[in-house]
Amino acid sequence: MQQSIQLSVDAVVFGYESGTVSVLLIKRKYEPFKGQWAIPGGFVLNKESLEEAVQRELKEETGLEINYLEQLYTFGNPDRDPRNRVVSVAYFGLIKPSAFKIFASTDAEAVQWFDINELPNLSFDHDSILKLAINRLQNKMTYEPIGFELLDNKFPFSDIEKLYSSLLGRAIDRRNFRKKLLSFNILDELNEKTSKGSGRPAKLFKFNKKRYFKLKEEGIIFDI
Amino acid sequence: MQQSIQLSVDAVVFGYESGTVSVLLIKRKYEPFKGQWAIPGGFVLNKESLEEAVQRELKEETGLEINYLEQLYTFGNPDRDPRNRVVSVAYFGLIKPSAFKIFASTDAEAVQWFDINELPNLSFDHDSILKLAINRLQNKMTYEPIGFELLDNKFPFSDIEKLYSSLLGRAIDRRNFRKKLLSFNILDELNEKTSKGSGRPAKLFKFNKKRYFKLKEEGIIFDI
DNA sequence: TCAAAAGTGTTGATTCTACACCCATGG
DNA sequence: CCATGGGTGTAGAATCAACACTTTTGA
Repeated sequence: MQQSIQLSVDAVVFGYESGTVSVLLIKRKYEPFKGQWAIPGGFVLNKESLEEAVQRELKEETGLEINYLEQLYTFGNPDRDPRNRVVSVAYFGLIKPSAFKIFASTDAEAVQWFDINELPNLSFDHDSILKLAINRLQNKMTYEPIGFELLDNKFPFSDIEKLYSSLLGRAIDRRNFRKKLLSFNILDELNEKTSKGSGRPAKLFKFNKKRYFKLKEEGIIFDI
Repeated sequence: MQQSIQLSVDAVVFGYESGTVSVLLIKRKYEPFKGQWAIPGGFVLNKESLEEAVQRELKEETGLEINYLEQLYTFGNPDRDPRNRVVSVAYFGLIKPSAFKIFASTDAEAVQWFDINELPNLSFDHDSILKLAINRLQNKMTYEPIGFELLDNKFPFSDIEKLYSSLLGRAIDRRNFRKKLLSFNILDELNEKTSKGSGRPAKLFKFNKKRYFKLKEEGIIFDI
């Protein structure tokens, strides 16, 4: 048997910052799809694990170093790459863009965050990968506490609220949401308040990381 | 870049029949792990999709032809195969063993259903694949109607109950379960009863397939 | 004093859980 | 008449969804 299938990995990195959800894309430097936007990714090397590969590729192409990406799905249609047979294992993750510096290198002509409501045309089958990733992210956050590490160390409650309604793409009931979240005991109320901004100053909260990670591991049902 | 990674697929096929949950395994004919049991699977051909590959391999090795397997996870640790680098995309499915004939062929010296509580030693990392598959199956069935096609055309309610408690590996409350299930309106009560067997004869039910598949597609929360 | 955002409770509906006794049949 | 499995209801607890007015601050 002569197999000539190439294996690649792709990283769908979502960014969340003050109410905007975005995805990190690169502009391809080479054919195929030269000049078009794509999800960062590349070929797996012989001796590295898939996780290592996806982290390496992400770093090489965008400068991003993040340490947790979750496997999403493996895309293997024979014609998804116009030249060779390439099967790709897609991963996804969620970060806070401002905490990282991004820069184009190797195969990328440019790197950019795109608002997920204003996406360009994507290369290959990357639109379906992205669609699936969004789906999964939204699904996941309804049963697992997720993404709290995206907020500042101390934050007003409205930040989480915005985070959730942005990622879910729909409004959530402020009172019910607060009640629910507080009942999990993962937020410690501080004695400080927000100082500037119009309107009444808000109490600041902080995560109780221990309990947060415990909940996450237990896979507790969140049910937002 | 010289990539020499081989891509394979594996099929975790669960069987359910009258209270017993089993998995289909093959006995390997060749090295590595010659003579040991393994999950059926094999290399993906250049022109076939992953789904085609997993179906073909399953058929070649076990004689089974089933038309729906769901992607589970992709296993890619560099040392999971002692000889070459092999990345494997695992799938899983659930069938009724008696409705199919199985027989060993190609790479398999034997094919056999194993009760999932009495598993032999498995080749490669197949034990972790299997563990993940069981997990996923159990998880899935709590939020999606699943596996009803495993029952006879007409069946007493206790059959579903047994199906669920076997697959979940725990007892379920008979009354609450019946209430819940009936509330979904996917079961039509017939005017027939079971005839033989000791004890009071049971009413027979039949699926309302339309509604069943609709529910399934909608991904309705099942919450058993 | 106005605008802006924060904070806060209740009620009725629904759903969940736990739990035990009688029924119909065949042997 | 006994053994076997089938069938059924309730009550209290918990959770959910819907909903609007008051408070604090800065401008």
